[in-house]
Amino acid sequence: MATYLDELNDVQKKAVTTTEGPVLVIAGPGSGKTRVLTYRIAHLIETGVAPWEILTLTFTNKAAREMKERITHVVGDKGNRVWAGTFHSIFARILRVEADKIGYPSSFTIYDTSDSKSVLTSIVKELNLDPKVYAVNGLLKRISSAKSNIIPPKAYAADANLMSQDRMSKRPYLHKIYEKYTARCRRAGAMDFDDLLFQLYVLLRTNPDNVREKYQRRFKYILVDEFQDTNFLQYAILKKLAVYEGSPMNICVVGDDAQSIYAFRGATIDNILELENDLKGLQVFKLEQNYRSTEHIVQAANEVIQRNKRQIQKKIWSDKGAGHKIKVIKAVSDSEEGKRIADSILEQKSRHHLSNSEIAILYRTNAQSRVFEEYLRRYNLLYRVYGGLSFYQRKEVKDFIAYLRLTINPHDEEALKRVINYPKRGIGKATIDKISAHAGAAGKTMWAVLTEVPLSARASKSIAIFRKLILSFKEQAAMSNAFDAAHFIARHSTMIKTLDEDKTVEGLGRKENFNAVLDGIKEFVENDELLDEATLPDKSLASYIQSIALHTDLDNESENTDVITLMSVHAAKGLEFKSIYVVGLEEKLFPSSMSMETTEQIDEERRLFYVAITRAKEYLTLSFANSRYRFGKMAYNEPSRFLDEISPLHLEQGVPVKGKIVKEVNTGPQRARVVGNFKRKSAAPTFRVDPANFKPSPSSSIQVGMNVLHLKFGEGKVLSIDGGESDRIATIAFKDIGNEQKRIVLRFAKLQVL
DNA sequence: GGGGGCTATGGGGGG
DNA sequence: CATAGCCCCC
Repeated sequence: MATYLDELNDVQKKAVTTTEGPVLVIAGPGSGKTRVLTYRIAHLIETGVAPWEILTLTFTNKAAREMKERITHVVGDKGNRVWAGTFHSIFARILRVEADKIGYPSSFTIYDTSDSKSVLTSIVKELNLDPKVYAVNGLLKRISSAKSNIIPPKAYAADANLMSQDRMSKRPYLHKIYEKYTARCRRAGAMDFDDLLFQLYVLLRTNPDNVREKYQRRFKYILVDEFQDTNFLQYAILKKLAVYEGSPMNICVVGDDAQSIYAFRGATIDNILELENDLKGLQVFKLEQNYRSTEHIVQAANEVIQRNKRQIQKKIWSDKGAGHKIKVIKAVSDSEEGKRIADSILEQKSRHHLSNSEIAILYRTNAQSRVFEEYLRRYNLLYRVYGGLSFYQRKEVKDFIAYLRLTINPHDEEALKRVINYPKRGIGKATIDKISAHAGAAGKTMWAVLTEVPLSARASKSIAIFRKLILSFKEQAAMSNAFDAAHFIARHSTMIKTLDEDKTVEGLGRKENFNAVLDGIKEFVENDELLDEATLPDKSLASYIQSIALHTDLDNESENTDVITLMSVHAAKGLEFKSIYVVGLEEKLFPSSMSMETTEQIDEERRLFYVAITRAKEYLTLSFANSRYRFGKMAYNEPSRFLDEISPLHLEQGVPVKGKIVKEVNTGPQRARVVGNFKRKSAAPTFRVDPANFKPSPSSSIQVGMNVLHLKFGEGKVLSIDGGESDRIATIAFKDIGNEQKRIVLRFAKLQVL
């Protein structure tokens, strides 16, 4: 038997070696999920399956890359021939080959979110609708969700339920916008992120030239990571590929319902529950041992997630010992939070000898990174921020990429609009509007009508020059590699010159970013390792554009430097660090104010919190701030409810969060409370005891008749104790509150024996 | 008709 | 705090 199997526990081994038929692996955090997936692939290859017959779908490029690395580590170079990638990237690759079968050019453009929004903005304007009512964010969500549920525009308009929802939300023309949006994208030869899934589904369903059978035959073994994050559409595609007459249904999905955090983009744990019906003979394996974290962390996570109603029963456990308790940090302001976290990091580094790369700060929203950056910089701690404004979203980068996109696909309307007058070449708004209107009326793209729109002599001349420019780019791209083409474009578009003229600090930064793109392209051309092994070593501009379309910030490996990681909780999924800081734990922030309406939403936020805390191997620190500068004004929020959901057992000395008791007393004057968006249900807790002088006694030492001190209730006398050995409940009369009797669970409460 | 500067508005998570 | 839309000047 292969030696790699020795590294697995019994359940893991079964999950790896049960290669035939459908398999569901329920994998708790840190349970060796990736190990199971990679070894399963290695095992398939070792037992004679060809690497290219294996399809592995993940949600991030990083996960796919890591998996490939680990597979090649076990089986050698041939591991690179496995089809491993994100849903979006693998499907895009298939669509490049098959696009003509569903009426798209193989050079189709991938619209990112901002492209999509821009299309929607122009449609709303065209239809003369109120842009406030028809806000593009909402529209895009609605359209995205329609696609994710396989509802094309026609079906949408025919759906009484959806239509009535739109009428109720005062957006009766939404279906019209959806229809126009779809037509507009198709005309431009563009697919948005959802189309990469949706069009692949269309391809498989309509099955031109029996293309479905082709892929059913090709992918003999299918593996899906993070299955809990798949939506209805993704699941439908998987079924098309794996479930058919005479199919062996060799599909293995790995997931954890407790870590489902993408409901907002249509993910549904129904998919996990549906599996049993759809895949007859499904074998289920549960990985419940956590190899990542110490017990306080695992148990706290269990306590938290336990509150969610609907979930697959499992008991995550660890044998790594109790470990360190969880630390809670309270700050008066967001800025102080930044300082305290930085202080704590310094302390941790020196006391526990942690390197930067073993530490991560996780937040709910990317906007929170700023204060932490500020203090880390001040303390000379190296860090790297992931997500947020990604490199490819910077203006100068987008502008240049737009030129490259336009070169490959001149019908790419968004790219054209971006650069038609950048750098300035005398094509103003009025001219652009004319072309756009003409194109709309003719049902063509702006590029297609450039020469037929009646314009002033001056404008016509500018347009002709622009058109010739792009055509020259096309010519250049056809006969040279991506770097030479890009360099040609950079020069002749006069972007280089324009950027060089800007001598401001920001301008220099922009030039630097611009150069970084060129460097990236050079690397792409020179370095074969960057190429996907499954594609030919195609160094064309088209190939480059394709390779970066689905890139995210997360994919750029930092150059092995020792840096602290700052990222959103979403981005941290699948990662682990020795020390984790989960910050901004306040109501309306985490849980997000936008997800507090329903139990379902709160449950998803809770799963997110669960994901956050289970990233930690040894040290977990949670923090919140009393006040926070947000949207230009001060906001005051209470500590997150999630803090209360961890029993004090797992928290460092005497920090019951419930009463918002602080370990360290606030420094500086208390800021005057602002009336307004600050709703507090109860008054601030009054302490009868100075927290600084309070020393809680071990709960086991509490006996009947003792006089004890409680932070909130003051001095009291223990009247009786009942309950079991492990959950003793004391009845105590507190004289400071009129001898009121309280029943106190000793396991949780902090009492000091007098 | 094009270009530049100003005000108003909106602001989650990610492929 | 960033971007879009608006207004005014050339």
